[in-house]
Amino acid sequence: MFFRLPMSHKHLVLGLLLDQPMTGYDIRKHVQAVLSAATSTSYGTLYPVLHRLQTEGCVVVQEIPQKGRPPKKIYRITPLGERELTQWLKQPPEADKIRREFLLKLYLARHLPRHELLKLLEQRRAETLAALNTLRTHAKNGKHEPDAWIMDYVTALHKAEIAWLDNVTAGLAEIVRT
Amino acid sequence: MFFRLPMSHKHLVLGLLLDQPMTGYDIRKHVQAVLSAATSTSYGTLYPVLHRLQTEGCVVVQEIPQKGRPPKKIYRITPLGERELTQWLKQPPEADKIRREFLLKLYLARHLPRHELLKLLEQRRAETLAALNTLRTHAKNGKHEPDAWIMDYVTALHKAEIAWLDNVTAGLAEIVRT
DNA sequence: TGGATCATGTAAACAGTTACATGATTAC
DNA sequence: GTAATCATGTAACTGTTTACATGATCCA
Repeated sequence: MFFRLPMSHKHLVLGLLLDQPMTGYDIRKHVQAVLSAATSTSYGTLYPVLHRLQTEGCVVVQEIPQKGRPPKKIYRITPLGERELTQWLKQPPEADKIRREFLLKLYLARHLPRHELLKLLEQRRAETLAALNTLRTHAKNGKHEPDAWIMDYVTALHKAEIAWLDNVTAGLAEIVRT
Repeated sequence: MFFRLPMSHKHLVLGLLLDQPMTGYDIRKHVQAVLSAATSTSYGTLYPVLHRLQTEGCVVVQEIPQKGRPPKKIYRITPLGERELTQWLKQPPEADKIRREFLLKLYLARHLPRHELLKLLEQRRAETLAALNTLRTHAKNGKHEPDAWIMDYVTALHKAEIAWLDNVTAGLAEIVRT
């Protein structure tokens, strides 16, 4: 029942539980809200990881019955879990793992008519700009430092990407004119 | 023998073969050299994908015997493969999939002594700067447009990240002084 | 002399997503 | 009234890495 489980989100979970006790549902929301630039999660990984951490003694559970819903399971980190987390935090981080289908298509899209290429660039620009505006909206919520760090990080990358997109697009226009 | 194969690299392979016939080995090298900002590959995925594309009729193979080595298998894209590629290129790209363990550790590392936090930031800065310098060295090799696009992209992101890292580090110094 | 490169491939382990199942409550 | 949110969980599928197997040639 607890074998063959992916444990890559183990430390993510422990780290968030150190701030405050949470349910699996809470953890997922939190990751989506403030850590989507770092990682993503789905219940399919999250719940099994929580079960596993429990059997390992890294977390304990408190069940709260609810009407019309599955009982809420509030997870809390244990001293063992804290040691495990600290150990991990001290190791140098792994290299980023990145899959950018957009960039791949751009690279291959020279085989496509120019208008398809431009469409690709324009759509990416629109999406990036939209993300930037969403960030600006939520900027006021940036209460504590780490949240602000990540928001600034994403903002900086998005801005750099928009500048680059404009450059590439301008370059394409040049070629047409020549 | 050909079931249950991951095919996510199908179009990557077809796209590269459109430029020129290549072996699996060549494809891997090319991806590492110019497309590492977009995706990564390993032989464990690449070879099975090539076999599968062959049975689908998207590529054909020419075997070239060699002394002391497995015969070189040069893959060529077929008209069917070209159609498949073009179809795919016209679809809007999927969202980026990103895993940045560094960013996650930074977020969680507020539970660590400040010197650990600074070490994390400094190491990231050093790595990013090193990557930037490597890019600068290979800049002259930027022959055709798409290669240059990707190099510029990575350069822009790295520069933005270094500026951000310096900012975060400066902010930490502020707090100590206050 | 020793390490990188060339060149293929498979099997097993690991990781992660998606679809499914259930069903009340809350907000518009 | 309908869509989103709350809240758990499993099974099947898809995807990816790592280790293994083989072994010559090229470069410092």
